[in-house]
Amino acid sequence: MKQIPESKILEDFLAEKNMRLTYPRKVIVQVFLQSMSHLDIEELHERVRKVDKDIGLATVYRTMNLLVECGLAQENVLFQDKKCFERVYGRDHHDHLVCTRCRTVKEFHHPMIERFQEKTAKKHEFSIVSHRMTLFGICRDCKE
Amino acid sequence: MKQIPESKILEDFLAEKNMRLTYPRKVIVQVFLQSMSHLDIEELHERVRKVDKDIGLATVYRTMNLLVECGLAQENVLFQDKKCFERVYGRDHHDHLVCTRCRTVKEFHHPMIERFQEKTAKKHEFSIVSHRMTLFGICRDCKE
DNA sequence: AATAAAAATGATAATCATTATCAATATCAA
DNA sequence: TTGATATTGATAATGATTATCATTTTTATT
Ligand SMILES: [Mn+2]
Ligand SMILES: [Mn+2]
Ligand SMILES: [Zn+2]
Ligand SMILES: [Zn+2]
Repeated sequence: MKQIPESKILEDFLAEKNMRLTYPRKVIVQVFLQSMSHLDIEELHERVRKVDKDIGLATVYRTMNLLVECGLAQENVLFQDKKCFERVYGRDHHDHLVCTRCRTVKEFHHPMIERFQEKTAKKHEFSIVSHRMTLFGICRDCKE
Repeated sequence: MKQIPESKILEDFLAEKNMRLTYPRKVIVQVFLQSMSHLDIEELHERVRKVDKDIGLATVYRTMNLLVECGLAQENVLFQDKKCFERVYGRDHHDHLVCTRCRTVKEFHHPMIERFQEKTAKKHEFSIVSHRMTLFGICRDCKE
């Protein structure tokens, strides 16, 4: 099957809701799609302001919420009460290893874990909608 | 090995830090240890006020933080940005199934999942300090 | 191109959970 | 009983996020 490009996803979503693909939104999406890491709103705003320093924080919040709604972004809470965002469209599901010392985030995927999660849900007659699994600890580099 | 009772754990912890086992703290701990579910601060405060309506919210916050420090309580964020607390001392580790409709929380433990988490960490040369896994979805009762 | 309706923006106020502050009170060892 | 010290509750402060609103952009219509 063909992969609809991310830009199209957003366009369609906005059209559907009678919303407009404005210049600030274009900048924010571009910055978000370029970023590889798990960035919080403040970090995104900083990068957005390097393109146009007049774009406000509120618009970054609003736009990131739109990107979550349309399925381009996912929010995670990897550190103390602060959301960070990452691309998810067209990517496989994964979970996170978080170093509490250097704040590095590594991604991993373990099919068996996913399998057993499903099995557990079934046993409890529970329908999983989503799940979050995060392993906190010390990464290799921080162990010296 | 003998199990040191929960009340002793707190006493020792407080003694160690030149802190006092005061009446408000006694009430709060008693209420917490009696409660079976995953209660947030507001809910704990309500129950505490049924014993003594003059005990303040700040003291509940402070005391629950002490209980976490000394290892009697663990905090989880199962719903939108609000911590809830549960007993952990002398209990086995477990993870959570959270129904997003009725907000019921079920506990489960899957040794294989834990095993594979460790394996994953080892592969990444990562030392796990703690982990959080939560499955969100719809429970049996809410499916009718 | 001019116009009018609708949507979006940025500044800022409001919200909500949690923590910090501080004067008044409780605790405890001497 | 006293005096040093820890604790309390009320409340202010904080930090992340959302709501508000006057002004500006965008788009469709003339
Ligand atoms: Mn990720
Ligand atoms: Mn639990
Ligand atoms: Zn590290
Ligand atoms: Zn339910």
